[in-house]
Amino acid sequence: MMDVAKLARVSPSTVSLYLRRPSAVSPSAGQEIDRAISTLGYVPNLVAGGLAAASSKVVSIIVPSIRNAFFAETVSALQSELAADGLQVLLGHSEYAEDQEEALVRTALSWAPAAIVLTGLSHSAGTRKLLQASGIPVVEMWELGGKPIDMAVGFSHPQVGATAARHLLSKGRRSLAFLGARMQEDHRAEKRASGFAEAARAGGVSACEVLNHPGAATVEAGSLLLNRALQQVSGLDGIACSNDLIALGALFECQRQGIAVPDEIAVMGFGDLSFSASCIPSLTTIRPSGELIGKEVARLILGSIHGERPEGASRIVDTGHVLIERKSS
Amino acid sequence: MMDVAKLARVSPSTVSLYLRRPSAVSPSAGQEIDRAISTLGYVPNLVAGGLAAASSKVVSIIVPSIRNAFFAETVSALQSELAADGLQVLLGHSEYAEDQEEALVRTALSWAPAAIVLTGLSHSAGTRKLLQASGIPVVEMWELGGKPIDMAVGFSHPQVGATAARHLLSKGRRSLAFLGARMQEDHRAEKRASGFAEAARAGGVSACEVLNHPGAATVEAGSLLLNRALQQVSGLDGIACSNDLIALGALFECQRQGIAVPDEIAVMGFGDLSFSASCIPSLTTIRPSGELIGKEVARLILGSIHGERPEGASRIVDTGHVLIERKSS
DNA sequence: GTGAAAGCGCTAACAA
DNA sequence: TTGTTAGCGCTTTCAC
Repeated sequence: MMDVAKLARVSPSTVSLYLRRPSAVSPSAGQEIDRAISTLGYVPNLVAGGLAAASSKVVSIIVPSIRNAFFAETVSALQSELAADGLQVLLGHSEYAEDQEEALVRTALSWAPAAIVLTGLSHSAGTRKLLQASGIPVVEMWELGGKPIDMAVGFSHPQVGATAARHLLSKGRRSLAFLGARMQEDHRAEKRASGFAEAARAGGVSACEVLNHPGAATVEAGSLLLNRALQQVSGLDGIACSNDLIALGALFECQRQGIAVPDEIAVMGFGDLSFSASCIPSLTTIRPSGELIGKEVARLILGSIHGERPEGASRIVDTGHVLIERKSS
Repeated sequence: MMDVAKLARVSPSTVSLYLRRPSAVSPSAGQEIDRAISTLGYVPNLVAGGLAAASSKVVSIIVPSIRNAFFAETVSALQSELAADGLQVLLGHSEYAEDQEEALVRTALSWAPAAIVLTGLSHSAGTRKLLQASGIPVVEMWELGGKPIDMAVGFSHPQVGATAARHLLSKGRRSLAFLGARMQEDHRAEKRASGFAEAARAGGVSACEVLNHPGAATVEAGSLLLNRALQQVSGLDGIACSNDLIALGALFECQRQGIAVPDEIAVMGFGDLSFSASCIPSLTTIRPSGELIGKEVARLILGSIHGERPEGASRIVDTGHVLIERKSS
């Protein structure tokens, strides 16, 4: 920066100012600086900038797994929005483990990030304490219904489960099953399941089983779970899945066993993944809109950084969910 | 760090040394420091550390899109391996655009990262110059067959295409089509296509068309592409797809139109995604192992940082590809 | 094995 | 609108 300043015949602080607020510098000086930057090939050192400013142009995002299409969609949208404002994304995977999340939060804080984004509302006491003490803007995403540390963007998972149950009830289904995966760790999936069971019981079903596959939510898990459901629920005529991949596996398994969907069993998923509109039969599902979540998280973060921090009710954004009715139900 | 030093009754430099090389400090001093750290809840400032050390504990990863399951798998594996060594991942999306990639590289360099990971071997001249001038370890991944900037981990895409063509030929198929998406931007998919076409012609096929869908590689694109292939290739009896999602769409479309797979048309994909073993019929595909790529990239990076930088042939790692034969062919 | 001292490259008062 | 000045919190020689 000193070299740039020397070549442009201004002081380093003018260069610094120009880089951060170009309008605060006279146009002629700005042009000189621009020229000097490009002839020297100057690349600013954001590490030094972060140290001096006591806050770096980085946003730390912690998700359970980037291999999950939901979070990939959100991170992708978030990254695009933040990059437009010169913010970088520091990514971490908690693998659904609170202690791992706490370790990631600790490292994240060492970067003095402009904001921290976490997934869900369940965190260790240590994580909460670290974040509250830091004073850094925190956004919890993909879940609503508890008390957020700072801000939250998402939707109610029990309500998603209830929507699924009511849809199956409206189709005259009375022997239901909820097929979920990794629910011992994935609290949000577990909440969809309990919301489903509650609404199903309130609707007076004759049977409602919640089945869990301890491994990841995959197509194969869906096949396994459908078979277990057939064994455990007599007269099974409706299933809801915690993820479209599981629903797809269930559809395949029905096809293999000659079970007509939706005539014998109605199937619905969650996520509205890319294949859900095109599979056979097309899949009724609930769309949470990971992209919208990403955009809203970005909006809250940019608001916190630039203008004033959002206050009161505006610190919680409900992105809702949408039932997409297709042929599988 | 000064507070920790005061409480532990040592100098700040001893604390710093202990944090980086515990064995260089006497056990008694180490214990005192540990105690002081936990009573004070000290979190090191990596920004300051990065500035002083002129290199930060960050690895910048630039992929075309994290929503692509291939890259999600690699980034996931890579981040786990790096996190075990205290390295953070800075993520960027190029969206298959070289100028966007260059902008990301420029920002990445401002963080003085310990290493930079790029996708593929095609980059703008500016990107190459920036990286070469930086002296930072660079790993290009998911492609082999050109001259890497520094190190590379991946496989040959034309060879993948050739494997697909030979497989279909071995099944007696002679009217072939390659279904790809976004090939105007995704050079690797385009190379799989050209490798396929070349090997098909060398095998004496009667027809071989390469069809491109300009949008993303999705199930829906697969359905559209299959229909176009049916129109353009008379007697079509074998198709290879640049991605398992496209292949799944083709399978669905065949089912819709009553085309028997593999009897009338053999279908194969690329990627071995989670549904490929479970769909109907199960999908013959080629597995590139994104996870292995991630692990090998991590190995090269950790080698460059700790020990000496890999030299000569060991700077290029071929992770190969594996044909997974299933029922769709 | 430990400590003193000199920065790393920038930002942000504040003064001019 | 521009420049001067004093750090930001750590690492890294180099003595001791």
